[in-house]
Amino acid sequence: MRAAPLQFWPPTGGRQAQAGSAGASLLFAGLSEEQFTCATSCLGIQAFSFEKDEQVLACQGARPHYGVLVSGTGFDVRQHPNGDQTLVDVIEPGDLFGEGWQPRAWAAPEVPRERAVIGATAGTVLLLDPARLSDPTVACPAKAIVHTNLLNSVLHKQERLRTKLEILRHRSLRGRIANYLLVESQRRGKSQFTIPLSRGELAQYLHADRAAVSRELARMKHDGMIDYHRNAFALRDEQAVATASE
Amino acid sequence: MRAAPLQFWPPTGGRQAQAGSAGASLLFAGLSEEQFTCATSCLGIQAFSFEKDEQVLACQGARPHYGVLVSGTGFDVRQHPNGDQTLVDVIEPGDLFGEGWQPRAWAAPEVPRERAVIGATAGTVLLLDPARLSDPTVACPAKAIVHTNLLNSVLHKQERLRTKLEILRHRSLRGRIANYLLVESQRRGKSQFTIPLSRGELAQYLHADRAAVSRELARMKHDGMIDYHRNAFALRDEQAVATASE
DNA sequence: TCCTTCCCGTTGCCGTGGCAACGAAGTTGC
DNA sequence: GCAACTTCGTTGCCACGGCAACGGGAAGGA
Repeated sequence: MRAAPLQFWPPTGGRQAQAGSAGASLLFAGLSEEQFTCATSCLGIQAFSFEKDEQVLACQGARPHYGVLVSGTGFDVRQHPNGDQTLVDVIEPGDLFGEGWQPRAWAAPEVPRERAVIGATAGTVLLLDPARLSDPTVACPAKAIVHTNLLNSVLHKQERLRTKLEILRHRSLRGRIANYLLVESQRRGKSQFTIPLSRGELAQYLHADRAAVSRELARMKHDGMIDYHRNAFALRDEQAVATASE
Repeated sequence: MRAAPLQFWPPTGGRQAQAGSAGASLLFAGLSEEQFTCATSCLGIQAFSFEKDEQVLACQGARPHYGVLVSGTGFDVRQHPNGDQTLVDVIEPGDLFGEGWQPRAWAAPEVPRERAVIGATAGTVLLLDPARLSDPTVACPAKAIVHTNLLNSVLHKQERLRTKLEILRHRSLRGRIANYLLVESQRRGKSQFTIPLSRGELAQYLHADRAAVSRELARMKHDGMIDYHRNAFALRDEQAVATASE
């Protein structure tokens, strides 16, 4: 990961519903360009670029950081000792990540931590030091705003985790897939959309087998519910998809 | 739910690791009794008692509230149109709940919201109004502390959701059960413990069938991994349980 | 005490989906 | 253009677990 030029991140409005869409970051919402520039020095915000499959942030890092994705896509993954990993969440531009990582990693830096954020594509991030944010001696006009935004960002992330739990509640694979496609369609606001996951990654996200996902997708296409090719999906019978996800 | 006498809630230390244990609340950590009393008026903190199966908090409420459980046990549930519900999380004394409920419920108060906190046993709660907390005209010495504590509480809750996702990653029911028992054992700090869930509730938490859970528990007992009777569990072969949860 | 109700254990059935293996198609590098 | 590699689709096998039904035991109320 290499340092990258730091430029003004356009904060738009601050409506939580808009968070996650490209061009908006809930964490820096409501900041003027002047305040943002101030924050970069006061709060030690730095920009970095990363490559695909590169580890963007890990528990084993020198110290915990908050990150905001500027461009590209990231995966919030959990790696297990036996080699396989689960995909907890997809991180898109504007999203916060790395929140809540306790500095317990300090204790055992030699153990490769099981939690990490890796690059799904190449991209850039902003990293900021939570210690600077909670340090009372740091007086910055932007700090209060960022602090409030941070709470909203964390709540937004929690909402995403609850959405994933909602997807995972289905006992049938068809229900999980239908729910995922419905959520993804609503997020994009279209019935035709492309997903940021490959088949194998989708299986990891749905906690299922890749072959089984392919098989069930083929069945759903055969039943006329959906259509797809690679990462491009279309909801043919939206009502049927909604019914399948109960 | 009826109003209940409001008394000083003993805040202990503020170490996140202690949060969730009886007698400590991360949200009010670091407050003196004087500050706590001040906060009750400034932030509009009120105490209520609730009964078993009573709805403690729901999205359809007049306005969003944060809650802290004082005594008893609560369930963070998600109710689905077809009647069944999933158990998202168990709320124990000191835990925050109701965070992040958007006031979108205002828009459609007639629809029974799918998300709620219900009483698993009778108990008491403290409710506070987030609007008062974010209102800049309210000047209270305790506000800053509570605001910081709120962020930590939300992060702590997120950690619990991630733990549940970790339990749910297992494709086999035995893996999920083993992981749950391991987590519960670590939380209690003992290899003998009682769980706050009935069989049916445990099945709802694990996103599985009640009969299947009973069957798999019987197999694990037969294999010498665990022992149990009703809600009382004991890890016989802790190594085997750990292996089953990978 | 008796009755009702709820919760838990058990079991047979069988469908869903995990697993492994293979082939096709797309991608990258030389 | 060819080869090595990766990703996706497909399929057979069969075990795990969902579902339904039943029975027993504990709990609560009259």
